[in-house]
Amino acid sequence: MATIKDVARLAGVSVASVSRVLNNGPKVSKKTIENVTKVMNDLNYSPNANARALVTQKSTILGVVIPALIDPFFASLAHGVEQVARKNNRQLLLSTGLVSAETEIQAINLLIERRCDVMVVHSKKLSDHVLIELASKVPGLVLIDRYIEEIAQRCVWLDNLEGGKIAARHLLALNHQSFACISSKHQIDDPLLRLQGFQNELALAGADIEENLIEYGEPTLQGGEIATQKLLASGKRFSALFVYNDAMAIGAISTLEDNGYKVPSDISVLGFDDVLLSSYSRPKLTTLNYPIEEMAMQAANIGLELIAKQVAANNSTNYKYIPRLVKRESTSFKS
Amino acid sequence: MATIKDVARLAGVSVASVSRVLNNGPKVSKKTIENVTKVMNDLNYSPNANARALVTQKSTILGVVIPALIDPFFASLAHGVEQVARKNNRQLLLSTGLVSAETEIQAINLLIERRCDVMVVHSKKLSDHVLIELASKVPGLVLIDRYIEEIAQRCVWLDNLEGGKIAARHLLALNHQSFACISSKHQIDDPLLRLQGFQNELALAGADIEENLIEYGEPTLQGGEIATQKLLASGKRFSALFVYNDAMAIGAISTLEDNGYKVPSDISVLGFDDVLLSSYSRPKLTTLNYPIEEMAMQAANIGLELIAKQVAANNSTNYKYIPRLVKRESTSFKS
DNA sequence: AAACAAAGGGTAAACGTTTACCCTTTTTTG
DNA sequence: CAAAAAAGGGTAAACGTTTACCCTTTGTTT
Repeated sequence: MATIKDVARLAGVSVASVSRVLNNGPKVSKKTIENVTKVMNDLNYSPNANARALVTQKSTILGVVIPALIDPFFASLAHGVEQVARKNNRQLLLSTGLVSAETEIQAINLLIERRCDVMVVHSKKLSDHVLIELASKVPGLVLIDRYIEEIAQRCVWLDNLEGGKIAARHLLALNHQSFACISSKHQIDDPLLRLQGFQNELALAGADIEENLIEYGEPTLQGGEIATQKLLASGKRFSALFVYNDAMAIGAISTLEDNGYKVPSDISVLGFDDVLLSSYSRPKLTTLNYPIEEMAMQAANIGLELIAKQVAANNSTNYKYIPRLVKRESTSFKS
Repeated sequence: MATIKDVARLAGVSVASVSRVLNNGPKVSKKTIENVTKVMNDLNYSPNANARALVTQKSTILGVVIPALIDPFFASLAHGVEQVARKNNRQLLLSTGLVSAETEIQAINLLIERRCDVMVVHSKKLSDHVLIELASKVPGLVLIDRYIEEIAQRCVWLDNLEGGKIAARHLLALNHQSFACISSKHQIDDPLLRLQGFQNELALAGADIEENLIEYGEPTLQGGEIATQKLLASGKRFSALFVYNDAMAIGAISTLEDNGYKVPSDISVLGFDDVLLSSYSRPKLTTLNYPIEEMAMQAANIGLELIAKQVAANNSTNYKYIPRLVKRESTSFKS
């Protein structure tokens, strides 16, 4: 592959001049520009980004660490980051963290080896301590879906507790009095907070969830189906069901209808996330919108600003997002 | 950030020895390994991947060019490539091609500048000519969802024509006699081939699609809804509907049911792609499985093999995939 | 016409690695 | 015990760029 030296030789100029043409630098005449440009085309020259990165000590990539792309939620996250990357002439370098603390740190380290200076990191397994240390090392590191007080200005997160409250208020406003809940059995904060917010708000209204009407399952369609079967098997009645995420909610609706319950006339079902598929289900799912794409864009922009030093490190801005209720067809007034 | 020289100095050895430790090279004693490793940890040393790439002339990234991540189809594609990348200690570098020939070539060029030697490219806009030339320059370039005779051994593609035929055979076998079709208005081969295969097979059985019962729309849920409205507005009757993709098919079902038709008892609806959401809809969608993730893995592996020279360039293997019918609930026997 | 500024362009060091080649010390072999 | 081989490790060139610094030519000012 042709190098800058080849171009310089054939064009009869120094490598410095070629470099200047390449970077629209000063001190180069129109004639030289034309001449060099022609030779570049003839040789099909392509500058080596690795060599550039090495000498300039600058990166043109934007890193993103997520468990995997297959989940639409994370695909949306990556998509958000990607849009910001493109707008800033950077490319997305994806590092998958999967499930364990060890693989998460590996994913981040790979990005650091590339000298990636801006990265949006989704980490659930690494400890606060480790992340704080990492953040001190990588100036453009921003955490998404996580809040750590010590580096609050570099955390973009959703208020899950408030989400649970909004869910409860919606169902209470629809006159419901008997509630069930399907949560996730994954060991992370999100399901706990959503459930807690939901229960707190119910308590305020003098309501609660009966025993046996909280089930935990895998956060998938099947997980939702199984959890719903257990709920029905309890024999207890409920008119409103708050589900951890949309996939589970759709599974729940499916099982409810298979058992002769109409949604929403018999039972209202409320999801969480508002991923693509929620408007594809029938009935269309009422859910809480998790603006992950917007949050991801925000996170990427913060990272970019951090390394451009446009943001004071002790900035007190708070990047907390509140989920928004999206009323569709799976919840209705309880008469 | 600490460099290999810093490590060498502090460990009292040459950079060569440090490098050997780093790469598990020969000619280094146990004592040196321990010593150097300790210093590396103390300094929090992280080797510079750009410098490495420059000197070794090897890449540790795997490129993928797709329009955007937001479409679950492309997210699955990227996920497939990512799995292969990880297994081969490479990282995914994403370059988005979006919509035009110009942006597609830009996306590929960015990968080339990084000296990415293996890439899975989804290009619909670039000409055969350009892609053939590109392939000759980048030994590990593999095309996905596209077939070009001259570089057939580097194309992983789906037989859309056959897909259309399979669709027709399924509906004919269910005793249907009156057909409608919703296609995509995008200017690419896929919708044309699916429709043509469908019609060819109908013709073989002495059937056809009546005038006004082929509609074209945007390949989205809304596009499917609008196209279905037009179909119904024609006043013509049909008992089987073949739709370009699953999103449109779900839109179609929605509109059909809103107009009092039961799916599948009144009208059978058949989708295409089998993306995640097809099993989330109610009724669950009968569709043709497009094994994009598997195909993407295959493509990535071919790219890897190509640069390892394990594959003869004139290999006559054919990487054609045939979609597989997935029977769920949206099609049924016409009595 | 002298003095100087501006414009254009060249030289070479630097970025952080890997690795071929060389040298020294230790171990093995007969 | 001499000779040879093996083991351990150092030196320096190379990878492909960018850019500070310097030099020459041309144009401008007085």
